[in-house]
Amino acid sequence: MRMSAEERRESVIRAAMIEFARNGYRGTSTETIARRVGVSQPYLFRLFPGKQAIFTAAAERCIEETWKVFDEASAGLTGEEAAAKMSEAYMGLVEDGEQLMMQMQLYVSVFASRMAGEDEIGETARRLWGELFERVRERVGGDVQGTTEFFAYGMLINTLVALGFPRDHRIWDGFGEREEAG
Amino acid sequence: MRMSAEERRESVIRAAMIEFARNGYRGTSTETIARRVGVSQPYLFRLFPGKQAIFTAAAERCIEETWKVFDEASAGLTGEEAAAKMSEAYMGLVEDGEQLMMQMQLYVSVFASRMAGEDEIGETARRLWGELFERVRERVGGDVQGTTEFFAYGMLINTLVALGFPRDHRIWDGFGEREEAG
DNA sequence: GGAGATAGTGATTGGTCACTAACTTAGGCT
DNA sequence: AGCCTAAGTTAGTGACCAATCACTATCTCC
Repeated sequence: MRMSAEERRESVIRAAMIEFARNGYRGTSTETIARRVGVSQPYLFRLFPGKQAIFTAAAERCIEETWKVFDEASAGLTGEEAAAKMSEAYMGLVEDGEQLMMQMQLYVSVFASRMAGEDEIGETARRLWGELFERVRERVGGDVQGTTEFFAYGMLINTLVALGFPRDHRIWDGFGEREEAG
Repeated sequence: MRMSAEERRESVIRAAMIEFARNGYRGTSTETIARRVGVSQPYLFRLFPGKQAIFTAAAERCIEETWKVFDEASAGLTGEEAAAKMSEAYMGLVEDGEQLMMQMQLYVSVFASRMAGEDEIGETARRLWGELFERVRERVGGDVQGTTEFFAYGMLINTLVALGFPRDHRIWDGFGEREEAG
């Protein structure tokens, strides 16, 4: 039951990813996160300075995990082969919707923060996203245009999955056999 | 000052698009919308059955306007020419972020609703999105794969703009001179 | 000019939420 | 055993929010 603060923080991040993904920043109460962790709600504020910090931590973790999945899926490969493996892995990652929606929630939160005059989370998000892009680019062999296409199809997948189009819907027909993704 | 109910509803939708885009569904209070319209908060509930209905109306309008912009930009054209004009117009539409973010907010709300067991807004969103796709496809000449690519790049643009990457950032380098978008 | 309809408001309510302060419990170390 | 530190809780606060109800103002047509 009793854990170190560091271990608890880890549990909080995992719980937060689930809840924020499903209900968004404003739609998720700290109470909900605490219940999922199995801890009292005020204790979260000992582990993190505030709700925003929990969200930021969850978002960072989300992007890091995306790279981890890409990395493991394409280890030892390059070029088209690496891209194909990463696409396949991305489809699996995104399937249940949780990872995907945390990503989307980050995007809307970044914009909202910028509108509110702060851009701290935006800077973090751009840095992480840029790093992810560069890592994928290296892995597929340095082609910028190809990497851009990879990410473009990935973002379309995000949208179609978020909207809930079933996989046999004709809107998916335009995806070639290569299953372009990212 | 005094308007017909229909005119007021129109003002409410326009105000709601701005507020929902900036702050999301949960982050926007009916009070905020009412203040922007210049009307008392309870009156919104005479014009719409509830907050959700206002959001849905704003989201529908958002997708409809996207087609309107595509349509006007590519009137009388087909194929690559039409696609290029629509891409250009999309960049303009998305530039200020408002239209873009309303779109994004719709995506996350659809997912959240589905998670909550209802999928009414999801059905509406898929129908509108499907129609938009088909209309674009007709305009560019019936090529499914090309249309898919068009939308893929559009979704990537959404992401990059939402994250706040300035237009001269190298992450935009992979966009060819054709300015693929959608 | 008055009546009926339509546009619009003020007050309120039951509920939720992020965050704080003060307190209690458990484990490691001598 | 006993102490000290870190983990964790209970109780509470001020702010906000969607929705309802009872009410008022204004327009239109006879």
